[in-house]
Amino acid sequence: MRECALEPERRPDRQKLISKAQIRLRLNEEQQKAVDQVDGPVLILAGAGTGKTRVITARIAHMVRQGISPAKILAVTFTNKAANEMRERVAKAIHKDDAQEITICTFHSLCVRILRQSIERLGYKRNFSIYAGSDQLGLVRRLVVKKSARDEKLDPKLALTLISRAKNRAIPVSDTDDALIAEVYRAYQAELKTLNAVDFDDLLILAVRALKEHAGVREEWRRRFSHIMVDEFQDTNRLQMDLVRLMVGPEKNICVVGDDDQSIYGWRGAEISNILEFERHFPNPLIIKLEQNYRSTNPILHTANSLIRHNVERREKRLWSANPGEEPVRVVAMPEEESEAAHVIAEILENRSTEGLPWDQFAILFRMNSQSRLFEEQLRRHEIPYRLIGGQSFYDRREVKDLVAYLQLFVNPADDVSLLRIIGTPPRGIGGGTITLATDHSVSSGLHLFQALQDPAFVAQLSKRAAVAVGDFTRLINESHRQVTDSTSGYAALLQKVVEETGYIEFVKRNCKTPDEAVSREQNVREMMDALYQHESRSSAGLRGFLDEIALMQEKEEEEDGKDDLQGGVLLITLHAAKGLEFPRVFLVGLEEGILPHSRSVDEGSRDEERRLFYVGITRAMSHLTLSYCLSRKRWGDVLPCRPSSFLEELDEAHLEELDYEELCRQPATEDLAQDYFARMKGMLEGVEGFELKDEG
DNA sequence: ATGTACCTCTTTTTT
DNA sequence: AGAGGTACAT
Repeated sequence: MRECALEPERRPDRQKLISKAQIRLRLNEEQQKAVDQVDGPVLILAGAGTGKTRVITARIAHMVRQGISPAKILAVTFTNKAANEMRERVAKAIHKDDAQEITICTFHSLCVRILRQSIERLGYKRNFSIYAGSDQLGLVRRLVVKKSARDEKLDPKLALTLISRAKNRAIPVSDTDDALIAEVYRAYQAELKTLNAVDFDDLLILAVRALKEHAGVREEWRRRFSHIMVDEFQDTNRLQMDLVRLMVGPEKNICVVGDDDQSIYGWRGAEISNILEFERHFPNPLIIKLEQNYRSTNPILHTANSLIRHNVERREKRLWSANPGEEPVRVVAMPEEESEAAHVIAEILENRSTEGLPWDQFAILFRMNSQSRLFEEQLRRHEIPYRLIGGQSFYDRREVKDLVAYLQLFVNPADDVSLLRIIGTPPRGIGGGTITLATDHSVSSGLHLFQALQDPAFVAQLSKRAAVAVGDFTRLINESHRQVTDSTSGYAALLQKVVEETGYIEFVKRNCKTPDEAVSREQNVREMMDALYQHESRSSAGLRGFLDEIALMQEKEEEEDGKDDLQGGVLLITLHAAKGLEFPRVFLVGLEEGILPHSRSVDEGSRDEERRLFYVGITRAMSHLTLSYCLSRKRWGDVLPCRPSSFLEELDEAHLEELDYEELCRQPATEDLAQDYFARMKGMLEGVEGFELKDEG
């Protein structure tokens, strides 16, 4: 449909319609070439919106029709979201049974599969835990405190970043410049090993090692897949490239898809050279450039092109669109963040009432998660359903993490971090003193904590009362561990029993400040139990599988505030998470110097990557795009002035329409909003000293 | 052992 | 402004 730009604005193109239609759509010449070439190395350089997903889907369908066994096809993505979406699209294109046999997964989950099978050859136990997020950070924090001298200060977050960077580049410990970091690094690795745990980086490192060092493992995985595809190849790092090279068999049936202009994960070690020097690893590939954009109108595309032109090191591309479009790209200046949010919401409401657009046609894009809050508040106030992607995950909430820690411990009692998390949650008569003793004993004896707790030499140090409490606790874990090991089912009921017996829910509720909070926390516990029961009835992967899944799922289930779930809602999403998605109407907000480009990026000299991020944001929009920024913003409590992003000056003005709030006030969108709007605006103007009405040229 | 009061730091981006 | 952590009191 979108290909023949003949009936543009009037029909609200629902994404469902699109994806169905896309599969049948004729492919353009280049796309067809990419689909037809099933064997040998293929490099597809796919500009934004050039039908990349369509090509991948069609290519997979084509392979299956050619008689390639679906079980031998592997498609690798970066995010779960991308994997799910691809799975859905493929399922619509080919027979359902065939679709189910195809392996579509993220790099990390692929590694988990490899490791669950062969990690023992690397000296780890098969039931290893995966540490991520706050667990990982907590571990590093502990080590930093332990290792650093009195006056040394090391931010654990920074330490973790540096460690991760070193691991990804395979830099040995001693090469790291800072002695403290080197020590923390060493201790961190040792600690993970004794915890029988790995982090995200280890997943890749160890999987690569397993394939590299063990011919048997390598052969097996090569035999398993005859054709491999990798999406978003510009985001691969060294290890991921190694993994791909090891997995690809001698026939070299490897197809990668990517766009250097959308490389936005340099900070995570992504190497653009992987895509730029693809030929070095896989000689004589078929190289295909996709340059016809089917997503955006010309004004949007033109604006995007005018921006990305400012990047120096890039492969020249000429993206073009057959869709003329009528709407210019709007640039809106707002006095402060609240009015920015109010404006976006007013626009959405107006669009909705005049054109009858469903909520899910709109997306609000921002640089950082923290920017979403204001929008959430106002959407909620106007009872607009919305979905928030990213941010704090369901599995990051305290009570959910507690329960996961219990489960983790059932599977892997050596997991000291989980043990420490729940040994006093809920309180069971084991307090700080006892825990310190146990930790000391574990250090001096070399046992992990759970063993230390059961060591008679340790128990002898305790008061009678403490000894009883510890005994009860170790009995609980031992019994649970045995149950989980003996049987692959019944783990949901087990957790429920433990929750009831320990009085966990009462404990959580007791610690809530408001009744509202108590309700929501209890709700979280119930949801967690539901998820567990569902997993048990649906999946054969067992408790270990459940834990793997949630460890790899940094993805948030969506927070809905609407009545009709069918419609979804307005999407709130970071620029990073929005890559690969498209929306009819996009609001790109907070375009201020310091936010986009982010000040930290400017310090680190990665302005170009920030520019690509902006480019990614612009190219998400199909028909309408609004860019907005504020002239002042609250930061840590007080109001600070801000300057529009320097990137805005780089945009060609040919298709821009600049508005300031004065104009917008003159034509308020809806009555009630307008009232809010004026009131706030006035207060604002009186409150801010030296505030200027003029917006920049 | 548990609860309260104050103090700190916060804002990249994600598997 | 708010959350989360530490220190101190109960």
